[in-house]
Amino acid sequence: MSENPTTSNFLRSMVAGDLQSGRCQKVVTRFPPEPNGYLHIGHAKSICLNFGLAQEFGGTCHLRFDDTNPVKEEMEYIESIKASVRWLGFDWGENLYYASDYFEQLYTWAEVLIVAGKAYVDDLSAEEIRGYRGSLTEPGKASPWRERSVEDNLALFRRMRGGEFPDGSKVLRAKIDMSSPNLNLRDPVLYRILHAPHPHVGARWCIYPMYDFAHGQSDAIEGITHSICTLEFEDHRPLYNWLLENLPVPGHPRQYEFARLNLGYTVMSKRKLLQLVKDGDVGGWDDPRMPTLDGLRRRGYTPAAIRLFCERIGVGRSDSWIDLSVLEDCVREDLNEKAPRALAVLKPLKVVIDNYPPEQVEELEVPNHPGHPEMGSRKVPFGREIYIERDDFEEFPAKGFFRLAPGREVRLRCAYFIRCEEIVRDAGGEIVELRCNYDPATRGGSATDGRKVKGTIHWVSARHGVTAEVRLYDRLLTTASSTGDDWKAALNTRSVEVIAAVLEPGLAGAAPEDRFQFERLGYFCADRHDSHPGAPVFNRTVTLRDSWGKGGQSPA
RNA sequence: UGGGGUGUCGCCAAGCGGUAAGGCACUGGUCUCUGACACCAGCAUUACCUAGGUUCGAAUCCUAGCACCCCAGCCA
Repeated sequence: MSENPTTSNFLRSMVAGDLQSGRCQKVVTRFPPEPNGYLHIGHAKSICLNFGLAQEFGGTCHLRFDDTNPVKEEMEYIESIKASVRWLGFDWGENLYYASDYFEQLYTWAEVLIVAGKAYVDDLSAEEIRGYRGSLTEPGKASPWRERSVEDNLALFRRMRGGEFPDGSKVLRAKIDMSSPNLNLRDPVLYRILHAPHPHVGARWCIYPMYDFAHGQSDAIEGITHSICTLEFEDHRPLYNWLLENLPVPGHPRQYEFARLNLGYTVMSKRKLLQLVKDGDVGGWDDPRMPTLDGLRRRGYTPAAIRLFCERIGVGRSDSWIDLSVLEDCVREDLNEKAPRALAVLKPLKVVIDNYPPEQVEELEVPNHPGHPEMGSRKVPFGREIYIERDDFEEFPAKGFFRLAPGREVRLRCAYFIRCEEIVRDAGGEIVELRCNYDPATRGGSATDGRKVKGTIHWVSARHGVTAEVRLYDRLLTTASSTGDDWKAALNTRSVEVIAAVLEPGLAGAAPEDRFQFERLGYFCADRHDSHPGAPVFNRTVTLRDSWGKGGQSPA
């Protein structure tokens, strides 16, 4: 709705410049996930960047699986990734690719390198290779196998492909420079032996290319013009270019790097996310507390909110940590416009309206969205006994509290003014019920005598209300960041609270993923899996801002 | 101690020699049948990591420092 004129960033300028200078006629980007886990909010940044740039400049963006390591990759991940990208709102059209579909071509190029004397088969073990690599300050030294003849290398490499050698016994390495200050250029491994079936191409191969040998060439094959990746690949760029320059590839894409997203109070590495799933700390990859796209979806985040977030945080090259509040504000902004309102009481306190006719029931008209009359209204039943939010009553009201208190009058949203006359307690002294009187002349919520009331609270008819499970989520971690082996020590043990709330009857029919604003409380989404019409289950996406609770976040 | 990067408001982020955009957060206030939303105002006043220098003029150019991040997987 509101226009946040998209500010420029170095990638936009880059593309614009390349188009203008004629370096390329059409921009072609790609989102290249490895199918070894579910996509998370950090990937969303990359997706929005790559698809967004293509969209903005009239180009195309490919979805390409960077599936060069079969031991970590699974079909389940491939499917979830495709679903998440689509859900986020992007379309790769015909451009769905797999690096594994290029294996034959890559193999051919590996032989080209061997023939040119630029690659060799090394018999050193992984540990030996590490030793020979040197250190950050000392140059590496040549492997004793570095000077094998082209014939030997070719024969050996073919036998590697033929399955004659066990895993780890040999690798193919590029012959570049063992004393380069850039470790990536100290004869990087190009192929390793892995007798493992591949989720996409099956059991055809027992040698697999490394990321470095697959990525740039795949970009070249697809005619990618701008290969955008995260900063940690910056040191790989010289290798990326070296391979493209030494191989007969159809074109030379360029690599650009940006800073990955860091979000506070959650974890972003796939390794940690996998650990949470495996250890049962969360219900799965799509647990509403997870920063995965499936998790955010279940939590109630909308694709539009996530896209807005990605646009707002910008793109740069400096390490950055984004406040959770930015993400939260994005959903609020989106849902405030779109989500119909509803009445629900999370922590019920019974109220009996003494002067209301015992058997009377009224259907009161409540707008579905005060800001959007076109969204219509609904009828909500009202009776003598209702539930209000426990927090909306204080026996000894603090200064500035203008909800219900002994002797005070408040408005029940779209219903009547009521005044609290009496507090009812149980044997333990706990307040279990309030006795109130209502003013029949305030039907609908306004007084004919012009009397004003400061507070308006929500309510649900006790007789008609529907009890339902509602899950109140809070941040995953108790600290903004968490590193080291004991990072789990920061896990928030109260990241979810399951309660039995009372909802206005109409909410019983909610379909999975229906979203509502429970007035004065927050945005809630019917759980994608557990909610069914007739037996709703809601997840709290985010609370409403609350300037009374003063800055206080997530009461949980 | 090698190489590659980054340093502009609490958190992001524009800016690319001409006198500090915007968003989030925060603080006041207006409005209000959601203490929500909306709206108004304030929020880096020689200040853009520091110190020098060039210039009529610098966050933007130069020099020297400092801090932080990444790289020694047959992971990506």
